[in-house]
Amino acid sequence: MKQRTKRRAFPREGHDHADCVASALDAAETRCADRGARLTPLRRRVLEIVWRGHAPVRAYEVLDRLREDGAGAAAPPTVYRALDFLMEHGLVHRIESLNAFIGCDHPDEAHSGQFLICRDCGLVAELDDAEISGVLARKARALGFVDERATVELRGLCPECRGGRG
Amino acid sequence: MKQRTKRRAFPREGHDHADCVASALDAAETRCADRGARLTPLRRRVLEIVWRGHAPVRAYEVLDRLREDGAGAAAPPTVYRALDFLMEHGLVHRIESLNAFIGCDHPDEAHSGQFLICRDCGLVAELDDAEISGVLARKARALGFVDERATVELRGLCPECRGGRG
DNA sequence: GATCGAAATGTTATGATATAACATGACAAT
DNA sequence: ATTGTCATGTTATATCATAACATTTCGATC
Repeated sequence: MKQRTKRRAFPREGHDHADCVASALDAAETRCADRGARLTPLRRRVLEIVWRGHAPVRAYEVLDRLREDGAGAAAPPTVYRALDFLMEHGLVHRIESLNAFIGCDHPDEAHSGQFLICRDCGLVAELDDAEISGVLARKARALGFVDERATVELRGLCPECRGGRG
Repeated sequence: MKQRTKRRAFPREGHDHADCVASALDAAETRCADRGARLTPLRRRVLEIVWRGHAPVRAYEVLDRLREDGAGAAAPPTVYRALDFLMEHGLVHRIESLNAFIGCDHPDEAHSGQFLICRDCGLVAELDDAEISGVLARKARALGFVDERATVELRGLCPECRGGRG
């Protein structure tokens, strides 16, 4: 595996985003090959669109980009089906509090993720913290509840947008 | 303050729900009086509708109930404005993963809550656990992120729906 | 390389959720 | 009674998502 710059929670503004995208698409190809899933051109293209940046992308934004591609007149179901596929394989996550989607660059393990959403710049960082999921499962279990999927989304200010303050 | 049965995370099926509602409305009146906020008949009625049970209620369900009341032809903004008011004062919470709303019976302290949502029966229990919010704020802070509001929603099976299993 | 079944995509329509923008009404303070 | 503020009414539309059915693609098998 090619060595890349270590991931950071919030990427710097000037980072090599083409590298992020390439890395994510590579990981997706590998993941799908391993699982016998078909990463078709359409699905790959949708994943690429979602990877436009590190801010969530809405379904109708994806739709607009597809239409700009010109090839065929895409409709909402096209987009939602592709997103469903990508979510099923851990390649994108849905941000419930924004009705939007964000790419995941480490689809290898099953996970639902925890998200830090900057209210100022809109960037999102993903965490996959065992201590967080552990305490959630434990607290739930103490009440007799079996946790199957945790939605954890924190809204606040990222390091850049805090500036020196905070 | 009248002594009531201790709250449980997931209320039993046969519990005295009228008591839940009365208690919540009382708490709301007090809360609003303390803060100089006006719990108008409309807002009170919306709160009561949301308190129909311990499962989340969608905005358009509220709208339908209001229309059944007959008094005037309610429209979506009526409902969303009332819900906004109630959320602002901690009287209801929004469940992001369901696009629905649930009553809160302890509006006294500022809190965003953590929710256990049963995928089988649809009931929701609210937690306000300092250890959970603590670990979230701490983990976020370690990455330079300042958490302002946490959305925590666990999907799974409640004690009743697990049966003896689990 | 024909055929067949399953999966993917196309297409049309509609359902579900939410807000903008402006008009009117209720109410408290003076 | 007048005025300013907050609440509600009203109309229209934006935004998010899926149902239902048609067609195409593609691999597997013969």
